[in-house]
Amino acid sequence: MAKQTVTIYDVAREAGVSMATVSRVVNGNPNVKPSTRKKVSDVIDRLNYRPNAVARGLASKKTTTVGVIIPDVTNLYFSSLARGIDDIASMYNYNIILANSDGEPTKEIKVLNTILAQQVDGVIFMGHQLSDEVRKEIELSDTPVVLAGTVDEANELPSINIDYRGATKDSTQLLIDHGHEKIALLGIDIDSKKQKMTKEGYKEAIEESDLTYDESLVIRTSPDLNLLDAKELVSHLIEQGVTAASVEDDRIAISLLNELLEQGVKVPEDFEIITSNNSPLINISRPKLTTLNQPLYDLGAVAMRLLTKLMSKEETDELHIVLPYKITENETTK
Amino acid sequence: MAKQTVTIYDVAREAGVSMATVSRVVNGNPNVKPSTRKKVSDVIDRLNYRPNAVARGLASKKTTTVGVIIPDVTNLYFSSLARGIDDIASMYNYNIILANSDGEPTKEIKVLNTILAQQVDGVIFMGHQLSDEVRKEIELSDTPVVLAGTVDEANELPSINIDYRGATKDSTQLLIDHGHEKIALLGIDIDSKKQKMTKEGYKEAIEESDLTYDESLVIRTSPDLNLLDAKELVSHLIEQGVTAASVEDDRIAISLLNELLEQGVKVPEDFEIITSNNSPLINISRPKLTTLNQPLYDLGAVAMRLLTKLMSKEETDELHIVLPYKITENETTK
DNA sequence: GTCTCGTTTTAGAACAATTAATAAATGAAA
DNA sequence: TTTCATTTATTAATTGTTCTAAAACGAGAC
Repeated sequence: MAKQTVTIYDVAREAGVSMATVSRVVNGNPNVKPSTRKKVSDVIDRLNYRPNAVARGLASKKTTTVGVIIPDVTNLYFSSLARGIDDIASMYNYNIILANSDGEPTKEIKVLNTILAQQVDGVIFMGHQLSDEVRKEIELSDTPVVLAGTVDEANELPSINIDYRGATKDSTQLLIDHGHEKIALLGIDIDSKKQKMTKEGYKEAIEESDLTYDESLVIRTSPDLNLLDAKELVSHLIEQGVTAASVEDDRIAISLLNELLEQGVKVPEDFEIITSNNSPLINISRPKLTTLNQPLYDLGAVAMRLLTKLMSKEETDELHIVLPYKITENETTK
Repeated sequence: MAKQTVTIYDVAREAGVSMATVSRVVNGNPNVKPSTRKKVSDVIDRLNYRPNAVARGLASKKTTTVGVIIPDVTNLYFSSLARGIDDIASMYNYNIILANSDGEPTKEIKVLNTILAQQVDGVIFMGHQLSDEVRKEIELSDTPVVLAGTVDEANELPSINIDYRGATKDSTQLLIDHGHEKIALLGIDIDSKKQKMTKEGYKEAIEESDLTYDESLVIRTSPDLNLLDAKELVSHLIEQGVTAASVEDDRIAISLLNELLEQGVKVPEDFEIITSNNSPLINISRPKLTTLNQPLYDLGAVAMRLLTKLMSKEETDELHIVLPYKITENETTK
């Protein structure tokens, strides 16, 4: 840390006023005579005084800092949310402490605790899922926490999401409407609450259309689907007679798409794909992926906005915000 | 901020020792008798005491926090560096304050100042380029700053980079070796120092091969090359008789690739492309982009490691680290 | 000239830790 | 038992702010 050269005390002495007055000027408190305000401001400029946020944090018990827990900054789904979070945060003059968790509960708890030790005013948590341990840890603290793009099974923690069940139902329905009878559902954390909801939506669409729900078509894939896995996956799908897939992650969808094309399967003619994240990736795939259009930036932005309300103890009508989605049909569906 | 329920004073009272002793236990200071250490540790566990990092920061003048300035978390090139930074930071028990700057000098200075106000122990700066204003602002502070993937024209600030000039020379040479005579160089910030270096490398390769350097083949593109721009760009390239391109940004390279294919130009048969960032994007393009293989994660990791040395005032042999690169030939070159 | 009352300003106590300087306890050697 | 060095623990100052209670000020009323 830079040796704090000039303190509020220096400014006070130089301006011939008390620390309290300088503090008031710095914080824009109206109870200062314009003439002294000017006098103090001039000294501040001259000495190039910059308030020490740490001391301020200690004295006021507010750090104007929020913690953001993200599985991986490198994942475009989450980094898109993070961008929304940061923009709103800086609009409200909050700083962001960012920590990668890899989506592992142990690490999530670890970073949550170091973040809380930093006395953040609030936390935004993003994860593939919310494990019970993490849940408990969050509830123990009395720092406000908002979940962004993360489902709380108990639906107690404030959260911003879309209706994953409905969205997957719609996606699946679209494929059904296109005449498919064997539709796969591909996801990473098939056991997470979020994916359970998508599975429900998928199942609902299937059953309401009098197709038979086949558990073996709900397939778990690794997040970094490598070439070998993809090859195997596609062979498996083809063998099973699958002709369409609803995919939970854009990276998986692209791997699938590329491998299908590689094996000579025409998309969308012989196989249709609809993906879910609407990350910037869909714009660079060819053919361009049809996608569930999630408002990624907004999920983050609204989460941060809600957090500002919680931090300032404003009345908040709704703690469980569900943002609208739509489906954008591009080129991997007919 | 959570109301700090239990303080070091509570622990001291409860354990029947002084605050100083508790402090010593918490910080692993050896001058504590094992029996009292145990006694204190037990109380800490029982009361669930968590040291207040803010108070600690004020008293010790060290916040174990570093600021990271990034143009945009959503940009895979920079977020890959950020991941390397965060991993090493957490290894050394540093927290990260992250701020998006959009690569705009005004905003860069703004976030730098709020980060410095937070009394960070160090800063890692990433930018498309380093403007003079930002440079000056950095030099004014006496907080250590390391540039990651960012070129300092004056080469005074500590930095981690690769040899952009040499790398672009090699890329261009590869294309020349494949028999191309009209090779374009596409970049975003043609005027930035980094791009000046790539331009130098490009020019050198061209001239050493007795081809004629043509300034009009050095083309500036917008970072989010949209469809219209791409169409125009490709038409322009074809008209000029260009048959290969060295591209400075993976997103641009993919737009170019997609548009070439769209217009029926075969890649790599009729047009070869080599890109520069080695971001995860190259794995999902088809054909897979040949790329300059930059060690993105390492650029961040090494930058953070260097910063830890500077922060603890260790002797550091080299402040201007140049990491090795190689060229990975994939499918957009023959 | 004094009193009143609202506006400014001040002094100094928190805030929760670290860190000298110092004191007490301990243990080995004389 | 005394002495001295070493280990262990305490006291209290310090960090740079905010914030509360109280004081100073100044204008208007009497």
